[in-house]
Amino acid sequence: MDSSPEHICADEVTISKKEYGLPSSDVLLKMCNIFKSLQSETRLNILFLLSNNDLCVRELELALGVSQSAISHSLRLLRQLDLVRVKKEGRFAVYSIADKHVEQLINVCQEHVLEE
Amino acid sequence: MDSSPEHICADEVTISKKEYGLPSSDVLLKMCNIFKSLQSETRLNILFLLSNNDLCVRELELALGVSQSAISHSLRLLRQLDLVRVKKEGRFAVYSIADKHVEQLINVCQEHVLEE
DNA sequence: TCTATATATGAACATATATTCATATGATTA
DNA sequence: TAATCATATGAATATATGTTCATATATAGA
Repeated sequence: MDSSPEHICADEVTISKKEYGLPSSDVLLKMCNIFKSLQSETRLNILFLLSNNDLCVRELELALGVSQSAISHSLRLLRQLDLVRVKKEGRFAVYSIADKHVEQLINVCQEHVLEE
Repeated sequence: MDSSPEHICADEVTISKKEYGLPSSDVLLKMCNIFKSLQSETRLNILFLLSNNDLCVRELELALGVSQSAISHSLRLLRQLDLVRVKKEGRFAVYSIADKHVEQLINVCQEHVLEE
């Protein structure tokens, strides 16, 4: 925003978290946890698959070639963060994307990568 | 999508990565790296601060109460992923947000957290 | 009921990550 | 040209994460 050749560095008195309106540490922590959950190739793949179809654990396992246990652990994390939802259908646990935010997150990120 | 009481689980023959149009492993890896970089409270705070003002390292250090070294390491990662940009102004390194995708990512995530 | 299928989860281990510490470089000021 | 300020970075260490292994539970079918 400043195009002058010399930056003016604010001092300690001028700078404080509050002036810049940072989110509360509670919100920040939750955001971290969400991004944490998106940093894994397995979980990212799960979300891509679920954004096309609701799928059960076995189907995710077959599609991704990852062990049932690993898929299940991944789904637990995504569930806890409300990024996916489950409904029990007989012996199957059918998973789906929780809401549009989740799709937006992976779409925006994919755009950023593709537009390099 | 299916509201019948019983899920029909696809078998191995039916399921394949290609049918579901998963992104290439190259793209997926880059996406992981971006989300990885957003999973840290320090880096998330840096991005919130930079989305308001371009700031030098010293200012980020003062605003966040995190060591110069830690800030600098964090900025390197964000730089490498093209989430922030630097311009040298005298002895200062002034950082700014790279593009709108970055702001979209943190905004969408914040919305998701706040709408619980 | 016995067996197979589908899923979940605790524990453990290998790997990855974040911060600190020490130090190096380059720019500014005295 | 010393001394100081601003920044960068390699190494080390403490902590976090992902997967595997073993095992438990619940449903379905024979």
